[in-house]
Amino acid sequence: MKSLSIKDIATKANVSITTVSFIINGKAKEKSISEAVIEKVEKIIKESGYKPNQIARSLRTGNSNIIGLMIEDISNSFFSRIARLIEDKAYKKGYKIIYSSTENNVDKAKELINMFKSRKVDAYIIAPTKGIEEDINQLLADNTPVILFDRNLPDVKTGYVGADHFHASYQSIESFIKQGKKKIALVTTDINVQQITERLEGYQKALEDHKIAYDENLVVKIHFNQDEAETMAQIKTLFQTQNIDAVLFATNYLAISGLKVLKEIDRKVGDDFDVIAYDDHEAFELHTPRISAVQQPLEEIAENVIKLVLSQLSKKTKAEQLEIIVPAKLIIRS
Amino acid sequence: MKSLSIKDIATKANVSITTVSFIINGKAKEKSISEAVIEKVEKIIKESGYKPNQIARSLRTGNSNIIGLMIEDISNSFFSRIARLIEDKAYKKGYKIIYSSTENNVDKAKELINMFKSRKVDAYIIAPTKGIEEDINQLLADNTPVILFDRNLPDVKTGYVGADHFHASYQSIESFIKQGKKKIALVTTDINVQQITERLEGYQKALEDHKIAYDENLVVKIHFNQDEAETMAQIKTLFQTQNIDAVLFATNYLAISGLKVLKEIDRKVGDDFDVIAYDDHEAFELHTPRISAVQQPLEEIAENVIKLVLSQLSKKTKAEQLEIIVPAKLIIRS
DNA sequence: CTGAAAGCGCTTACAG
DNA sequence: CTGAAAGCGCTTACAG
Repeated sequence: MKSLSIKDIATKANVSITTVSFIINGKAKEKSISEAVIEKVEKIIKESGYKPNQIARSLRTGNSNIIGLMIEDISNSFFSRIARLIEDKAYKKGYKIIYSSTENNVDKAKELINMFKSRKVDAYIIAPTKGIEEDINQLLADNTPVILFDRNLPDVKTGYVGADHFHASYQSIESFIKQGKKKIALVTTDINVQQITERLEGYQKALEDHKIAYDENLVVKIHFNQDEAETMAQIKTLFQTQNIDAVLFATNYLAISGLKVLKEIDRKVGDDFDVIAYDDHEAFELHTPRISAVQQPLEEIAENVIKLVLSQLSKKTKAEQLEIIVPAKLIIRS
Repeated sequence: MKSLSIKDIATKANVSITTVSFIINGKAKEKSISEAVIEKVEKIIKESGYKPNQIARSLRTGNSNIIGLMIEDISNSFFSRIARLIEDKAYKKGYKIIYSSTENNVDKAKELINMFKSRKVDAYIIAPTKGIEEDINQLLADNTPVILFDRNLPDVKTGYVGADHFHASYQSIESFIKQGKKKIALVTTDINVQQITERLEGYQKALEDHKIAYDENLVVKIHFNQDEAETMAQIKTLFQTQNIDAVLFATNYLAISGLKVLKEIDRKVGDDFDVIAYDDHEAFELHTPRISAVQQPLEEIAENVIKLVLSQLSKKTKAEQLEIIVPAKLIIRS
């Protein structure tokens, strides 16, 4: 059963397709179509269940009402929760989302941009990887809205929404220091993106401001895509060779691996050994003892991302560089 | 800067757009285009960075290379992990995914089907809600591939992939009974979908087979979309008014709420009180003591879903009813 | 070996 | 108040 076209509706209603099109697009009044015709056509549309072919519409108008969402990995709860919020807000405005995971891989990211391009998505929401700057600038040069989130790209001048990782990290370390901790470790990843380097900088600055010498042996950079077993081995080495009394994990999955290690080596989180995880996770609230964490305001991030995208979309002008930095919140538990 | 069209390429190469089209679509040989022309055109395409407009292609050919994925909630880790696996596998075959969360709401689900329809998606992968049967059957009647997963719909005859919830639930309860538990509770949700009712049936059958009377006071059905605080209050009531010695949580988020309650009322999971969660979660491995869980084989589910979709897509024939039931695994921890 | 032309289903400037 | 027609960028049956 072929689906109905505007022509079928026009035939049934004994009017031209122009008239039907005007009615569908709410331009009936503006084009002064008579009430009688409007009613007749609307009735037929309703009865027949006709839905305009969006593909044809896109081809003609040049926009698709689709927003391309590129994230690192949809199965990471930070991204899946943001995705859900963005999805909700976008749908309310009539935009659909095509998403894809970049796995933090430049080549895959470039390929995805090409694929989105050939699908004529109206706008892009990207948690970018390094090396994608030029492709994004190309998009911007073509006047396509692009909003970055989670991690900014210094060489890309467009809207950006992200948490203040530097301060949250600084604050976390400071809270350790105030508890009298001296040997504070940082377990982070080796991906070279702003939101990760800022956490390292916050760590360094807090130590410096409190006159604690930076010791590179206390900073472990875990390779991004490796097995959890290997990650756990590296963390275990840190715990067993360095006499640390506190550790900040720069991502929640690293914290989870770290907590598993602690369990394995039977080291308790408590007065003499404290832990903070960057990005909260349900497991931390449940852990015994409960684990402190830095919470990013997901709702606020999603809200601002959509706000920026929609404003770009309506303006049809060149994107302006507008950074929205939302505060992250350190939740002290236990 | 407008993007290039096939016409631009044809002009540059001094050939017709027909020729360019044949070359792009790998039909050059078949249409016996000369080597010289092929090379010339391919060079120009490469140099210019031309990408065919997929929208136009879709309009012409009637297919979009897009698969619509409808799940309950992308922020639920079961779905986000499945989505990631499906995404990976689909991309490898040249299909893109448009996804959307139904929130287990029939009206939203119907709306989404309409939206996917007007976008001419080539196939649907759906974790369905009740009440959507007719819409899906309509799709099938139009020869559009639809594969269901996670929960089956008795009135829909098409491919389905899901775990054997009945057995996993039965097994869980049996393991309690073998430990000598007598008062075994089930905390489940009130959503009326197969994958949830099967868990209840498994619970009932296991009790029956072991001659334990079914006590409806031990079964708590939590309202689907309510606040966690309310959920916790209901679970707390169960724990405090019934003298239970084991509990099966029918979903992982219910288990998490339940564990929070246990923590609050300072009741320990241990020899005299055991817990199993349906669907594993990182928090369970980390919990003290570790929490047993039923694991669904995500990889296997995703693999089979894609296999069914692709086979429907290539056959272009009416979908056959093919149920693939994969076993879920009870992981006993601690 | 290659091309002119129809047509997919819309929107919209133009005409009356 | 309404319609005929061009055109968005492709694919493909047909012709030569």
